[in-house]
Amino acid sequence: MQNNKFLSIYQDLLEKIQNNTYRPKSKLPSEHELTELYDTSRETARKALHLLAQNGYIQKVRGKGSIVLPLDKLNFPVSGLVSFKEVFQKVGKKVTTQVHELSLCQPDEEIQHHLNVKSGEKVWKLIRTREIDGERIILDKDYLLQEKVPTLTKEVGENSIYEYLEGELGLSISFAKKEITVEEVEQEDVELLDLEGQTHIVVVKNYVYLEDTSIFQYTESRHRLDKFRFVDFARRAHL
Amino acid sequence: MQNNKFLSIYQDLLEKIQNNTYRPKSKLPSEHELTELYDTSRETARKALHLLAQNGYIQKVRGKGSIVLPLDKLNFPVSGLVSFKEVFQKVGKKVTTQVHELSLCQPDEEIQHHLNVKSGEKVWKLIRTREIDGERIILDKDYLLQEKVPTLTKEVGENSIYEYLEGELGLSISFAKKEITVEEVEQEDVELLDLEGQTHIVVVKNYVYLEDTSIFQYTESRHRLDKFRFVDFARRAHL
DNA sequence: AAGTGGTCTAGACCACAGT
DNA sequence: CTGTGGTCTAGACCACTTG
Repeated sequence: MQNNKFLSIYQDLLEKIQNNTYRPKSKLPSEHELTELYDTSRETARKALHLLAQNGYIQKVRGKGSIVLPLDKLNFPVSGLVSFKEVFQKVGKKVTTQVHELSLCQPDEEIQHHLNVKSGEKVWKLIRTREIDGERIILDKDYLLQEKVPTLTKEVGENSIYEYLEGELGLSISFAKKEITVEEVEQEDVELLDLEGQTHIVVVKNYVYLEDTSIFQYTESRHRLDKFRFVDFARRAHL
Repeated sequence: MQNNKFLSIYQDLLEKIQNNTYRPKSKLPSEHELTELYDTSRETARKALHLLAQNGYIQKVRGKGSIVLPLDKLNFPVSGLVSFKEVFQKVGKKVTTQVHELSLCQPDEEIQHHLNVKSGEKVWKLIRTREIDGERIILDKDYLLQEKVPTLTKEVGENSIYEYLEGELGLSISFAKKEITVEEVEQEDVELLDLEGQTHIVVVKNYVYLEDTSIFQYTESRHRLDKFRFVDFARRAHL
């Protein structure tokens, strides 16, 4: 499948952790044993272990071994790029998406600043609401550089926009910056969401960058207060 | 200082990025050049680069090189363990801390569940408010296992609790799980904070684990809506 | 074709935990 | 002392970008 040895070792170990072959609080085979099990070098085995540790599945302890962490019921979004649709679907909620606007436009000053573009360039504007259990909970406002995304359709907006970008267009997203604040509701929120009289709204601003470090998307995701939830898993900073 | 070669290379490169010796959008020396510059092996130089990439300072691109990222004015809290005091101090705000309660108690059922302890064990309870620019903005409720933290004083609570734990007690914090939600205000919030009539509050639940993977602290940090801000920097999941 | 980063190896020495 | 993970090396081959 992959030509990456360390990746396939990682995936094999991960599967065995998830199906309880290796149980929480127990130890993985030692690095020496892993080199024999997978017929590889120690550094390669270590690379797989490093990945497991980074993603929060194990904890390496010097002199002892690699301990499997209790990966709770709560699956933390290690990738900050997981769509909200997926998050809610994972907990078994029915999610429907409604596209309110899809247009190619000249961005206003604020969006120009967020996307770091000159006034000449055009930008896709995509406005969507997410309905969960019959209530319109989330308002997503996406802005994508036309330069990077030549075409965009309503059908794509109704499904996964990332699947389209990465699958069809072959764009490689490399990292994203998120900023979470709480703001007063705007006219648009009131019109498009079921706010139940709430006066504030959680705003998640998302800046998405490609592998060449250029920004190509700015998203503002606005959530009703009582339905918002964000989980973050932070390993100790590697100083 | 350190016996770690890759760490000192990392620190040297980081310093040169921060003082603009290596400028945003420009390229770092190639891995081959770095091995000569620092008289080291390529894998060791790569380790330093890997650290820089992980912490969001550079972006490695195959076939091209390591590009320095524009590290914005916004320094993202790569470590999820940075205290709020530090965050606000960094932007030049005066922060004062007031300790309202410090006691050793039998935790109620909810806290028992969060800390995963039996009903016999005792827990430190520390209630603090943070005052910024003359307003009481944040309510911090800390619960620490007495087993891990035998003594705790009011003075520690008024300063950095982490400095005490890591410095004085030698506890090694390894990772933390954060959960952000918005809840309705409680009686305690109204009494201890300047809420200005707000009905909701941002709640950050923080579960802190030691290197041996045992949990030892649960913190609930309650923020006034209009003063809350959380920044997250997510690299693409390494799958 | 030359230069770049990505992977892999086999071996070495060190620091730490448990006995 | 033995076994564990942490660091480091020197060299190899591959995949990708650029001229």
